[in-house]
Amino acid sequence: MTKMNCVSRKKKRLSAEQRYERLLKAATGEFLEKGYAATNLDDIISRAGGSRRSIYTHFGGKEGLFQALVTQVATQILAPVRQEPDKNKNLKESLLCFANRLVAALLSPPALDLSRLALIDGVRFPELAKAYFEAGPGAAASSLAVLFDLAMERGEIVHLDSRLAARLFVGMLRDNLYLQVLLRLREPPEQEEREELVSNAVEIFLNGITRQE
Amino acid sequence: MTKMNCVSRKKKRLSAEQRYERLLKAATGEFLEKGYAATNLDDIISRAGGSRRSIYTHFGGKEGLFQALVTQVATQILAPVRQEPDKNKNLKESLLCFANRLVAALLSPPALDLSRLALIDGVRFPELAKAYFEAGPGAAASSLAVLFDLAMERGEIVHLDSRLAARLFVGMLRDNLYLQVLLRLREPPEQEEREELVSNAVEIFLNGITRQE
DNA sequence: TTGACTTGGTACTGAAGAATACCATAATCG
DNA sequence: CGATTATGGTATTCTTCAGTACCAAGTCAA
Repeated sequence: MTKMNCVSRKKKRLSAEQRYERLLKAATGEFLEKGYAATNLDDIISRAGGSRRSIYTHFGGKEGLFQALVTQVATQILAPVRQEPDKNKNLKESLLCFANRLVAALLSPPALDLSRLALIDGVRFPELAKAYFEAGPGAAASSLAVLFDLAMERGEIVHLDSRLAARLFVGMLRDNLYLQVLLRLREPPEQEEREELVSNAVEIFLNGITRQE
Repeated sequence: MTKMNCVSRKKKRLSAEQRYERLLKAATGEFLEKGYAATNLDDIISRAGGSRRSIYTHFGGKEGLFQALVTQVATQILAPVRQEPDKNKNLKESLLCFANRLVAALLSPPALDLSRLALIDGVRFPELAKAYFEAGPGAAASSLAVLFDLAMERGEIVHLDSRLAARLFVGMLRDNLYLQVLLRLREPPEQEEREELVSNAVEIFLNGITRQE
């Protein structure tokens, strides 16, 4: 009833592509918010407009719809997580910058929703779990490992397993505060608190791996 | 039909308490394995014996059953996580010991199941999320903070926010490897790999906070 | 303009599962 | 031993929701 102008009662129809996009967008919102099982198609319909049929013609069903967006959304939402560290700065500045961006990205509402989705529905859709990890924490750790390798070559830090160190550092940023936010036990921290976390983490970690003369 | 001996067809009945316990135990298994929504009462019944009615008389329904076990199970499963660190050893030994136990506890199958449960159903049952955090990662960080305070008094480590440091260290142990296991992307690591994680984490972190003379 | 095709909206079907009703029987007590 | 109560087992109801069928109304092409 939303789109008819009162007299002529035209029910506007969208093109296949427009409908496809609107469905995908609505579904993304619903699935991210509530997870696969708790989302019902009617809610998606009412957000996207159109009819039940369109879901089946375009995606083949609930599962098809979910899978169509999973990988795409995962890589998209986690794009900020994957930003390459700046190799020109010195290690401390690179680390600080990298960590700040990573923490902000991980604590952003869409990324939090996606993390929950991956944990909740990763059992039913293993590709989701895989896509999430590889597009997010995995990619972040890989970039970081490169940074550590460089610093090692320059003799700034001690010799160590760079991939292991990267894993640990990324984990450290995903600390108990992050866990509390993920569990909805508290609100995401503001800039100030995020920076306190990051500066302390970088301070300790960097001090821990810096070569002592 | 399981419990009758062929001739006299005696259907053994259990006392209220025994039935209560068996239901609780069966429900724990099912809920931990599959989460709240995916668990159905029939499966619990068939594991525990008895009838649907007994669930309603004892617990009032599915929700009642779930809530009856949630807090109890959380504190029980996470008991190993909460072991007090040994304050007589030096800091490095204490940390190593603490971290080894924590990692082993967090990566144990029941704790992994519980973590998933808290993340999945923490939305519907906030007490679960709260109980999980406080009985697990929160408690671990608290113990650790005490250890850091002691070391600070003894001048072994630099002056820092012990609670923040504890948060970070616990997070570091919950690294990408842990995340992969949680997402079921890989099997829990064996002793050897766990020790590699722990020794590196302790090495870096301790080095990062040790007072330099 | 008209007929073929597509899409929107609604109604129906079937399955899953929670909650409830009912009956027969075991346990308990007078 | 018989009456009362509680429990086990089964059948039934009710709700939710994915998937499908169908009709009407819009769109497009000849």
